[in-house]
Parts: sequence; structure tokens; C-alpha cells
Amino acid sequence: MPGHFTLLKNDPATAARRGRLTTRHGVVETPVFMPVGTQGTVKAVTPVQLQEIGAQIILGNTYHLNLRPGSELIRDLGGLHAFMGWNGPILTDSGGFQVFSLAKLRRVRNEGITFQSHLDGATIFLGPREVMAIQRNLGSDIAMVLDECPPWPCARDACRQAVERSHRWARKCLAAAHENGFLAAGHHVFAIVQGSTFDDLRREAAETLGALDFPGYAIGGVSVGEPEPEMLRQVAATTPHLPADKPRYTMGLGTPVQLLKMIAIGVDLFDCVLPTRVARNGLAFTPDGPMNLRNERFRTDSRPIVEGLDNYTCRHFSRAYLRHLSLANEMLAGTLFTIHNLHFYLDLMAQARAHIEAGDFDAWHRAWISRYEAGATAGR
RNA sequence: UGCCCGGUAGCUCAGCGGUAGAGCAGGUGACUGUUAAUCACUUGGUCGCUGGUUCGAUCCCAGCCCGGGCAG
Repeated sequence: MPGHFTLLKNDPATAARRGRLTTRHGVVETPVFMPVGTQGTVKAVTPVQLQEIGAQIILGNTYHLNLRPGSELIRDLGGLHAFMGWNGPILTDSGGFQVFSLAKLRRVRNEGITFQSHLDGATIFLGPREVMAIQRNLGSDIAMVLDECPPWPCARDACRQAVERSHRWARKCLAAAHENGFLAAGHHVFAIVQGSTFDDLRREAAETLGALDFPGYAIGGVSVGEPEPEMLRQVAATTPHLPADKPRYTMGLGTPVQLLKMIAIGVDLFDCVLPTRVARNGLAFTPDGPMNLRNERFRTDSRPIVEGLDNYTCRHFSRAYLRHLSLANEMLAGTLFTIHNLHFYLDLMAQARAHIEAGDFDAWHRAWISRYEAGATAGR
């Protein structure tokens, strides 16, 4: 499907790009942050609320949805969009990561992965064909290939083996998507670059997969425990070797500052559970660093989390009230914090897009980072 | 008025001869392709009061004070 991704502008001072990705369920303006909705819901918020805060595209997860409630059920009920009431684009992770992070007794062979469900212990096999069939059942707009995500740290030999196995699976996933008309119908399939901390393996992976002409490319195997500078180094070691005219996606990242730094490296898509997870634990993001609303200093604070920020939470509720809700374990706390944090992330991406268009992304993002880090330090 | 039971951290309670613990609450931190409204750490105490026995008492004994119950 040619032309599904359009580069609108390249930043003169950095590798940042302003782009536009077309999917079956709408257009996505990049750089973009994708809220994570693992089990067919972005935890604590409704699709209408997601729409209101400007979400363009969300994630679903093959591993989880396949175990429960099952992809055939979702297919029979009209696909994931209809099932969960979200009409925008959906990217589904292949489940490769979950198999490594959750499942017990897994056995990885060239054909695929045999593992036990973390829910009921049932033995399940996931290979390239299975993963693509599931994502087809879900009706995913962007399907991810099955990959092997090596842990950190990882020995070079083990890493090379994971990289090669991932390539084998990527080819099979792509072939399956061609065969069954998945790609022809306008769905996308993204490949995943592994390589752990070995720059040459990452480069090799980027070039090998790049030659296969996938609709998009992800950088995987990051945020698996390595220090932040190492993570950013891996991303920077990969992006220059990916096709310039395809969208790039770093999986599972990151903090607001990391997002800006990766945009400057040339990444277009991000997803991360951080804003939604910490939201349910009473932490809110602000331009001056993260704010733990459970702290006693907010007990009588009548101000909103961020003065003047245009989201439902900041328009209507005080820090004191949000602190109360969180300490009282009220469900509304999770909802209001999630609305705020996701809006903060999405608004940050909107600002980044605007500054790339305006041509002053470099200066703007440096200033933004300084303020955020100064505030984070002062808060401690 | 008598008899019985109880008084230990902010709350609910454990401990019972060697100067005290838990859960919750409170405080702080963590959270990065979600098994997370989760997890970790942590501040709090003249063990009701006064005597006695003992090398040593939150613990045993006596009296008193304060709750609760039963009897009258």
C-alpha cells in the first residue's frame, strides 16, 4: 500500500520529522503518542474521554486478547473496534514481549513459541502465522510481527540468535499478510528491530528488515531494564539505518523527556504504560516535572495540577481534591489522573508537531527539557 | 453494691517474667511493547495509675481509676 506514510517536513537542526500515517480507521499525525489499551480498554477511561483529550490511535495486545476473551470471539462480534467501541486506529502488539515477560515454561524454537498461559496454565503455541491470524481477527490497523525480545543484559551470541529468529518470523508474518490479503485491505504490518546493546547487530537488523519493505518499523528490546543513556543510545544507533520514508516506532517508551529526545533522533510513534500506570498511583505529569499528589504538601492546595491546561481534570478539580480521591482509593482518582496524564502526553506531542512545522523544534525541545528537569530536581 | 471480662501505636488487636509486635491509618519512594486502583520502605508507644514480689514486671499480687457484661 504505497503512500500510506507521508513525510511532511524534516527538522533542519535535528532528525525530527513531521509525518502523516493513513490507516483504515483514519489518519494519524506524527510524532504521536499511543495510549496503551492492553485488554481492549485504556484503563480507567472511556473511548469518548480518549477522543476528548485528543487520542489519535491506541494499542491493543495480541497475547492478552487471545487468551481472554479470544480473538475468534472478538472477530465474531465485529472486530476489536466494534467490540470496545473505539472507531479510531488501533495498533496491536504481537505478544512476543508478553511471552517473555509473563509466560512460564516457554520454549522458543524456530517455528515459534510454546508457553503456558499466565491465566490458567493452558499450553499455547504462538508462531508467525498464529500471531497474524489473531491480529487479523482483531481487525488491527497496524499489526506487529512476532519477535523475540532478549532480556538485558544479553550475551552477544544469544542476542544474535534472537535477532535472526526475529527476522525469520518477520518474513513469515509479512508473507502471511500478503497471502491472506491483510496488507491489500489496507492494514499495516510493522517489523521489529532487535539487537540489544550491540550497535552492529541493530544496524544489521535495521538494514535486513528495511530491505523487506514493511509499511513501518519498530525498535524493540528497549526499556527492558537497561539504564536510560544506554536505551537512548540504542535508539540512536538504529534510526539512521531505517528507511527514511517509513514510520518508526519505539516500543514501550517513555518519559516525557525521553519522547522529545527520541523525536529529535527521528522517531515517529511511541507507546508507554507509564502515564496511565502512574496515574492510578497518584502521580501527575507537569511541565515542571512529575508531581506526587499523595504528598502531604498538597493537602489544602486549591490549584489545578497544571494552571491553564485544557483538560477536564485541570479545568475542574483542585490538587487537594485529587489527593483526597487518591488517598481514599476512589475509582474516580484513576480516571481523573489518567485523563490528565494522557492529555499531557498528547498535548506535548501536539506541541512537538507544531514546533517541527514552525522549524524551531530544536530550541523549543531543549528549553522544555530544561524546565522539566529543573522542576523535577527542585521538587526533591 | 457484688461478681466476671477488658484497658498495649491514631484505630482494631497479638504478646504474657528478660524494658514490645501485626494489620489498617499516617508519611515517603518506585512504576517505561500493563498479570499493577499495585509494590517497597517508614514515623508513631512513660504497655490505665500507684504500690508490692523479683536480679528483672506490659506480663505475677494488691488497691485505685475507666469501659463493657451479668446479678441485685
